[in-house]
Amino acid sequence: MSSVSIKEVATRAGVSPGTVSNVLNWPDKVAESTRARVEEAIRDLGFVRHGSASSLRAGHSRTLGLSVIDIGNPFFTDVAAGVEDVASERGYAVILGNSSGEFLKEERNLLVFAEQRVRGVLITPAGANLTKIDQLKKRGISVVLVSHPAEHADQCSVAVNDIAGGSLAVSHLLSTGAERIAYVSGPHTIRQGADRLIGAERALSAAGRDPGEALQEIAMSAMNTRSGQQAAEKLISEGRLPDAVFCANDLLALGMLRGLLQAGVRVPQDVSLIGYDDIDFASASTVSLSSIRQPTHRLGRVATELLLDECDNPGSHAHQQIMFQPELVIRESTR
Amino acid sequence: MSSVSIKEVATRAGVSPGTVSNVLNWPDKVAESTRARVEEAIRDLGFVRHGSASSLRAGHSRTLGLSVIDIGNPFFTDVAAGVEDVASERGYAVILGNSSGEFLKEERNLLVFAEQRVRGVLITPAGANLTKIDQLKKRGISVVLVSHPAEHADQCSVAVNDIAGGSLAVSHLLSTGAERIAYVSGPHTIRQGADRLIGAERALSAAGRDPGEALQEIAMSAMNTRSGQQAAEKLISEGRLPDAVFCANDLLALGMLRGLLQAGVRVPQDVSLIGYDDIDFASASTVSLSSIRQPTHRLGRVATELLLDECDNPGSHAHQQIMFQPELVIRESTR
DNA sequence: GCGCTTCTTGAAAACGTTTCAACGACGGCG
DNA sequence: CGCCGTCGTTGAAACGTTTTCAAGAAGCGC
Repeated sequence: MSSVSIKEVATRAGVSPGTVSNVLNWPDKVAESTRARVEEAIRDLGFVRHGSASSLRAGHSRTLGLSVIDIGNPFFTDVAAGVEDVASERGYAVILGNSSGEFLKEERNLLVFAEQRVRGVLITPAGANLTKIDQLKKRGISVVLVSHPAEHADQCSVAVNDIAGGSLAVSHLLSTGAERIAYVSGPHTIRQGADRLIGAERALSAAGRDPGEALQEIAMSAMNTRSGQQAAEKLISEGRLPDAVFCANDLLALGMLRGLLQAGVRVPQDVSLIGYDDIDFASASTVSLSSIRQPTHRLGRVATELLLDECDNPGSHAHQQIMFQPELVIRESTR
Repeated sequence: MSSVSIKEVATRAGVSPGTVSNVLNWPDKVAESTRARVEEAIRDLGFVRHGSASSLRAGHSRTLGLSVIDIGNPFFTDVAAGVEDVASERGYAVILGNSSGEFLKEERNLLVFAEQRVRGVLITPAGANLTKIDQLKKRGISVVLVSHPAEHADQCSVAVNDIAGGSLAVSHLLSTGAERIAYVSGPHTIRQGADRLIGAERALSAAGRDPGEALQEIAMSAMNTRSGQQAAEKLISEGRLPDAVFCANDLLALGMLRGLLQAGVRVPQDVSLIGYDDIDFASASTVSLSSIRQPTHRLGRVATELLLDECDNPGSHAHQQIMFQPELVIRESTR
């Protein structure tokens, strides 16, 4: 019930509170023998440092905020796992916020982060509310954009080239002989979806096709399997099936696959299908899913390393906009 | 950079700091007109309450700790989403810890929670380290067990009857005519796996079979798709295939499915297959997967409600051990 | 043994809130 | 007209750390 304070540890070890604090934070500053005595007292009393008091006085906490668009998407959980790895290696705790793609929830998450005075924030923005992010930075909280290239050089970001990814996907579909392609994405506010579309159109133009003719765009309200299946039903009810479908993420693609197969459409014989992210389940699905692979876990790791570098060396830190390249993974769904 | 304190808000609004605090925490206590003035000052200055200072003084924070076994498992992300829902409704932030099933990581997570002086902890224990949990409770931090029935009445827990689930799965397999059944699980330290095995054995006994004869147990080191596929390879290399496979979770089952199909084993004609959790991907997989459904999201919600009730009404709170019943979902893999 | 340097240690002042006892103003009531 | 609740507000004292600075101890060459 009653928690042990640094003072009680001090009396027990026969030193002053200041010394205990030094043992905790600057162990080198204190003589071997006293340190041992203090550490023993800490163990005996079961003392646990009071994070709030500590960060109040020190002016900064050892927590990071992570705001993602969809915690149900394995892509983001992989990223989160990467973040968590680095954070816990370096003694940071991660506060998780799920925006569900909603502007308001994202804003609320950022408020919570600000209140907690997190050391830094990792965020995959769910909209274009970059002003809120600027406000955070004015408060002295570093921000790294994840899976979203920074627009200015005053900011770190770690992303994967979505335009290239879109091109990769569509070029591949074209190479399998597809003429008419459907592109299934989420809300237009999601930047990833928009960029992948741009890439898709570029690939078509480069192949001498007219994107307006060859590409049918279907925007769903969410990017999960349910929406994917609905998109399939929509395609089928429209009668004229495309030769190939490119889904903006694997959840959509898996739903699409299921929807198509249920309606008796063969994949890839009747329609070929490609997703995006190469989540674990893409290969586990029986008509295994071609996809665009991103270095997901790495994204989280690198973003966190960048963030912590910015926090620890505010002077020498150079902002970086890191852009990974995506990779085409061909499986049965496009063969 | 410089953050605005309550004092500056006070001077600007022409009141004392105490009044500003009242506006923040007990709005009813302060007169309409002053409240408006203070709120305006807050907006003008962009004041954000300092969570650390607040919880230092108040003695409790508005954060919850959540420790899960595998953030990569959709089961846990669903639970986490439920937790997040309730937490953010009530103004709490969630600190996420992933134990990866490792005892040490779990311990470290709990330490972080203790340092942050979280209001309460939600945990799916990765082992039998319930002593650590007792230590937390001695510190005045409430703990609710998730997906793990409490052993004593002095503790809240929310779980789903895993023994019943195991029985459900195996009874169903028997009803499809299976004689020899393989049970694929993770490490023996994971309680869920052990309970599901007990249920499986009970179902066999109830049907007049000898569990020792009819049930082959395969314990993998992890509970993901990769391990599932390895288990399939193991089964196949052993030559004599069982009639049915029961996997302790859907990730294992999906991996198993893929492994079997790759080797030319037909599901369900040659081997029928059932998983556990009924994650979203179970139905999206093409040989759709029979599974045992748990009210996952609900689990998270209820656990969090219980936890917050315990925090807010420490006097009147009655510990509850809630046990949901699982549900059999039959799909193609057992037809 | 004295003065010097080098290490350690201790005392006290923050950090930004919340809380609580006390105070002033305002009416209503006797 | 004075007394007494009530309601709003104030000011100061915590909460448990970290940090700064000065003083004390210990070691060393002269």
